[in-house]
Amino acid sequence: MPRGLHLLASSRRDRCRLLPQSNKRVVPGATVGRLPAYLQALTELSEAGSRRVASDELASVTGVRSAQLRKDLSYLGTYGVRGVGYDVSQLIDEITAELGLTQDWPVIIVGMGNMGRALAAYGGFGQRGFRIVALADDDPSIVGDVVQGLPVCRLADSLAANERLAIGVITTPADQAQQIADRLVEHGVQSILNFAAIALRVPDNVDVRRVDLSTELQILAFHAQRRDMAKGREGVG
Amino acid sequence: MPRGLHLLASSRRDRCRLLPQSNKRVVPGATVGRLPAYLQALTELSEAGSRRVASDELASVTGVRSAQLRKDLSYLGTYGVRGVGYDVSQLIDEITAELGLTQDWPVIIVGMGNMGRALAAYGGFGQRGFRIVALADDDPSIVGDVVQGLPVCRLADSLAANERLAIGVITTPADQAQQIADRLVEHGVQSILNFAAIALRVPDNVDVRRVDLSTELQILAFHAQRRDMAKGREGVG
DNA sequence: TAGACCTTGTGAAGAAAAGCACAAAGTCGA
DNA sequence: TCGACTTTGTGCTTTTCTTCACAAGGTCTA
Ligand SMILES: NC(=O)c1ccc[n+]([C@@H]2O[C@H](COP(=O)([O-])OP(=O)(O)OC[C@H]3O[C@@H](n4cnc5c(N)ncnc54)[C@H](O)[C@@H]3O)[C@@H](O)[C@H]2O)c1
Ligand SMILES: NC(=O)c1ccc[n+]([C@@H]2O[C@H](COP(=O)([O-])OP(=O)(O)OC[C@H]3O[C@@H](n4cnc5c(N)ncnc54)[C@H](O)[C@@H]3O)[C@@H](O)[C@H]2O)c1
Repeated sequence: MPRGLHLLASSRRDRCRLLPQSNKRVVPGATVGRLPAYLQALTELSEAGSRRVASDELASVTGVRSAQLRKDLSYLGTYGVRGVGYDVSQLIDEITAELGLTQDWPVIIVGMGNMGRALAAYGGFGQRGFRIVALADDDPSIVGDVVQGLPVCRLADSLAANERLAIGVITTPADQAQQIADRLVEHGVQSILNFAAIALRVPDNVDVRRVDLSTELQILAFHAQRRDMAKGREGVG
Repeated sequence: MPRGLHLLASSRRDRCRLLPQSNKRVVPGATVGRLPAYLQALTELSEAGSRRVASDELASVTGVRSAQLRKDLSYLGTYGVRGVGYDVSQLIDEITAELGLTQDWPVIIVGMGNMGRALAAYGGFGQRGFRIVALADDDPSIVGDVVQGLPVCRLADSLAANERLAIGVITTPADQAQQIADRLVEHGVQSILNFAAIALRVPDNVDVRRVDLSTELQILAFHAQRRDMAKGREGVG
């Protein structure tokens, strides 16, 4: 089986080409990355009672340029009305469908330490089709705990009890992450969200995204240092 | 004060231009985003006893192409030796300096719920110059708790007690995030890591990065759906 | 019904990032 | 010392992403 390497959270090469037979357009990876933000803003607008929204407004709320927003939406098809804007609920439906959020995505979290428990407690998971169906840990003193109504099991038992698992979330120490990923993949999991600071090797047909606190902080530090240098130079020069 | 809007975690426009007087090169934003990964791989190599590493090897470990790795490193200056590779510890020093990790970055975490506590417990923070110096929360039943050796204070008290705060981490509910960001900014914080699902409005001189679980899951779902569609079509056609 | 007025959708241009391929520059053994 | 061999650094090409700017297409008022 061919194996790719997935280290960086936002792979730039994830352009999404639908099958040629399909008349749907290619949706660029960069666009896919922004759709969730649009969706969220639209949901808030909808709850606030808005029925329509113009690209300028939605763009402003989500922090992108209006031209970019329009181009992004244009990949989903043409749903705006010139002179008026977009129908909020129609756009919600459209993005929801495009992202696959009408489907049911059973999620397993492996590693019920601090992070795993925080994720399990996070309500936002439950919305949008994501459903936590299993919690796994290896530590005998943790196995058997009930977290958010779900029992913590050993990974093997969790897998045995859940034939279909769409998404695996890994929140174990980094040195365990690879073997856990291997077991998830073997069980048919094709989407992995990895919190451990390690590059997972998985087959090409498996999608890994990484969330790395440390990376985010370091990027912030880089910019902060640059600001400081600029300021120092300014003061001197 | 001019205000920008920062919604997406990885703003594509964050190219980093050093001052003209400086002879250092411009480091593209995409490169900055990969440096932490290189640094981590190098640290592991160093701990494993490697003194030198070739671009092919380091690229393979971090999941990028070797040409890209070399180009990335070339922005830091020329530190490789042709025919041999790179000196591991020298490269570590170089990247560390470039990212500003030789400096001290005092961090405050605001919102000591599940996520905030998980972050406070996360050891990886302490390395690399990041130092958690304050924990803040509003809930009277939480204020006064000692988490990881630090007392939880009200935000106002935390700010009063810490004149210099370089990085603010926001782990409160989304509806509180903006006002907390405002207070952090007012106190001089110029780097914010936002876990709340909301686009923060901050002045141009403030850098916001967002970590959003929900976004990551939705991107995974998009790709998973695409895979399923491809498979379904394959089976049918 | 007509014309003023909006806002979309998009072609084209521009900018950024990725990838290729090879000359340059070093090592190392004999 | 020399020549075979290795790996870097980078100019150039290709691809991807963003931004511009405006015609097209629709609304709304009178
Ligand atoms: N906590 C954070 O804020 C944070 C932030 C960034 C990254 N991370 C990363 O996330 C991961 C988890 O962090 P944490 O703070 O929750 O750690 P933790 O030590 O609290 O939890 C890890 C859990 O994984 C379990 N585990 C270990 N090996 C296992 C295995 N083979 N199978 C199943 N379970 C296993 C342990 O029993 C433990 O409960 C780490 O890799 C860490 O680097 C954490
Ligand atoms: N927990 C997760 O896994 C997770 C994942 C993704 C996103 N998030 C986001 O991170 C944030 C925190 O999540 P959580 O699960 O830790 O929530 P939580 O409810 O457990 O914690 C929030 C904490 O913030 C405190 N708080 C509220 N208002 C405050 C204020 N004005 N000043 C200071 N403190 C205040 C509360 O007292 C509470 O302790 C939320 O916005 C959530 O959407 C969490």
